[in-house]
Order: sequence, then C-alpha cells, then structure tokens
Amino acid sequence: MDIEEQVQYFMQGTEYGDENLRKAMENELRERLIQAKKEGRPLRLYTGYDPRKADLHLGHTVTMRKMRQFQEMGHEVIFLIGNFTSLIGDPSDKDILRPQLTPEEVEENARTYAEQAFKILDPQKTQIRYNNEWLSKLTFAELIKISSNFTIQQFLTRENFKLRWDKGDAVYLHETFYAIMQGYDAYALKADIQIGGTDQLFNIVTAARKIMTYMGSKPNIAIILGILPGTDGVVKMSKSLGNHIPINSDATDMYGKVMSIPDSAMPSYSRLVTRWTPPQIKELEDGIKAGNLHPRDAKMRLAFEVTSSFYGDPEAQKAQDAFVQTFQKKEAPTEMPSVPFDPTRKLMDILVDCGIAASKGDARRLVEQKGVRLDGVVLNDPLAPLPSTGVLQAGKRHFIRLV
RNA sequence: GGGCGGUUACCCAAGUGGCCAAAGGGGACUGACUGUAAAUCAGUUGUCGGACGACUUCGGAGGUUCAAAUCCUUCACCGCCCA
Repeated sequence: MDIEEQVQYFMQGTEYGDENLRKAMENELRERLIQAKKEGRPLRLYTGYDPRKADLHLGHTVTMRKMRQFQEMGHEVIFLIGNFTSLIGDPSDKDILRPQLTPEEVEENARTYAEQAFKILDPQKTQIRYNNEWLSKLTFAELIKISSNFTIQQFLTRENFKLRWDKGDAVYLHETFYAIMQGYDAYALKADIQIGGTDQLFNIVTAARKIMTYMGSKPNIAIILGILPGTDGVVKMSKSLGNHIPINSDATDMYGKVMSIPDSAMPSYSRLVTRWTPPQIKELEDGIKAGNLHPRDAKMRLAFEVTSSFYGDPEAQKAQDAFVQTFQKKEAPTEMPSVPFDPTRKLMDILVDCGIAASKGDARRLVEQKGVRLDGVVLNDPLAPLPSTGVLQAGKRHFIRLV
C-alpha cells in the first residue's frame, strides 16, 4: 500500500463526530506517515485496556483489529494495560459493587486478556506495557502542574459528563483524573498515535494532546473508532445487555450470531471487525446497492470473514455449512451433543437436564409453544416420557442426540 | 453539618394498604412468514405442581395490620438543594 492507501485503511471505521477534526487527524496522520518514512522509523501507537473483565467480546476487539492493521504495515504496537488505573477503580459502572483488585488479580486478568488479544494481534510484534510503571511515580506536585492545563468547564462540557450532570447522576472528582492519567500514558510512551472508541475522544484528543504539548513532545494523533453495535444492531455491544458476541465460544456460535445482526448493522461490522480493506468493502456494498449481491449472501460473507479471523477458514467453512444445513435447509446439523436416553424421564425434565430450558416452567412453555420436536415430530406433552431415541430439537437451534 | 427525594424482576421504568407475580418499553425465547438466528406479525417471559393452587420476590433487618412493593423504625448506598 502506498501512503494514501494506508491513510484510507487506517481511517476506515473512524468516527469523530466532527468533520473538521476528522480532516485534521487525517492530515496529521498523512504527514506523520511521510515523515516517519523519511526518518526510516515506524510509528509508535498504543491502546489502553482495563484489565478487569477477562471475557472479551467482538466489541473489545475493534481497537485490536485497528492495531493489527498498523502492525501489518510495519508499525510499532503497544498493548497498554491500565493496571494503575484499574487499581483505583473505574466508576462508570458504579452500581455494580466492585471489590478492589489485588495486584495479583490484575496480573492474572492482564494475562488472560492479552492471551485473547493475541487471537488478533501478532504476539511477536506487540509490546505489553503497564501504566503503573510511570503513573505510580508521579508526585502530587507534578499532578497539580499537569492538571492546571485543564478547566472544570472543559470537563463539564464533555458530553459524557454533561449528560450525567444534567440527569443528576454522580460525576466523581477522580473521574477527571482518568483523562489526565491517560494523557500522561501517551506522553510516557511517546506515542505517535493513540487508538480508542468514541467514548475516549476527550481523553485522546483534548487531554493527551494537551499534556503532550505541555510536556514538550509531539501530540499524538487520535484514531477514534466507531462503536460496534450488538446483535440488536442499535445499542453498543455489551455483555450485560446480552447483545454480545463472545470470542471465546466456538465458530458455529460466532457465525450464527453474526448472521443474526440486522442488515442495517452490516456496514459497521464490515468496517470494525473484519480484515477487509476499503476497496473490498466498497465492492461488497456497491454489489448490494446494484442488486447483484443478495443481502443475505453479503451477510454470509461477513459472518464467514469474522469467524475466519478468529478460527481460520476451515472452521469458518464448517460453521457456514452447519448454518446452511440447519437454517436454510432446515435439517439437523451433523454435529450435536449427545445425551444418554432415559425412557423413564419426563420430557420437561430432559429439557432441563440438558440445559435447554432454564426451569421446568420454561420447558413447559417451550413444549406448549410447539417448539420441541423429536426427529421432526412436534411433541405436545411435557409430562410424557420420550417414546424412543432420536434427535431432540428445541426451537430452531438447539439439537441434542439421544442415544 | 441541615432539608428533601430515590433504591422494583435480565435492563430501563410504572405502581403509594387488598383487584400485584407486579403496567409499559427494551432484551430474550417460541410460532408464522421469509432472504438468515434480518425485517414484519402474533404469543411467551418468578419457582414448583396436570390444572382450580401453593411458595418466594419489589435495597438489608425488624415492626404495625386480617392483609404491605405500598405504612412505621432502623441500617446501607445514591441523588438534589442549602452550608
């Protein structure tokens, strides 16, 4: 890729909420790429991660995917673990009681976090750093000096805070330090580029650039990525909302979950969680627009690509085949868990045992709604034992072989 | 430090003594249809028993009452206003 192509590649999926800012960042990126080439050095870029929850979903991988792109173009990637930050505790989920993590727990989380991240990043080309390294050494005097670059108003006008302020929700004083700590991270790392989601816009653009300038280094360029919607296609992907696609399940599950996103979410997914380049995406979207490409087939390609990026082509192919067989041809999949057949158990007990139904009431409901079949025949009596072995199907996508 | 308000099921949010297992929305699940686990439409969504029913739930603990998510006491957490 030449420099211009790289710029377009790197800017893909970004969202600044302001055209001028986007242009400014794009121009700075172009200039810095040119300059770095002249100097014969790679750009240094980083993203900070909170090592708290260890179960990653697709939404967490958006920034990693972007770092991977830079990695491929030979740039230097730093995976920053915010172990100092997380020891203090992030108040954004304040209603959930959060025990303070011990350094050992943070260490452990960070390890599993990085492990999952390396499904995307190239471990050979990734540096892992911890911000405890420099933040714990800052003195109060230095902190005061740095924070004197900011006004309360700057924080209060920030949408994130303003919304909560207007709603009457808590805005904690130490939340303002997050921006400052993050800015200092960028300075300590001498970062050319910092990558983050739109919720990080203020921290990256305002805080980091200001602090870096104040400290006498070149401000980092902000790559602000759009938010990945969850499987509902509207709200940000999050585990607690139940609209997430975990990266630690299996290929079939991932493929199916991507297929379940609404058509309207396809552009976001294409840009944020695939390895596709801008021309490839354009081709796909033009195809849909022109009517040459069926939206369903486009989504299948998307699901294949996302799945393959985690599990490889052979697994993705298997997942796709299973999907076609189950949902398009409405046949039972070739692979399914099997459970020993017990002729004395009632149907609803079996459903609960297999984990298909959450409770007996739930199992009863499933049967009443004609959602349970044995070898394709609808079963009507939740209390009756099963007549024979066979393939037990609940709903469209739960299959169990009774043997 | 003072005054006032809040805490409801997976999430948001109504409900201010019996008609409340608790409105509404979102999510999830099932069915029909289809282009797919899209979209649309319909239904279901505390637990247990075949059902009439029983039991547990409305921040925690205790109390008043035939009867409490609703009233009282107290504890915890949160918000607003004043200092």
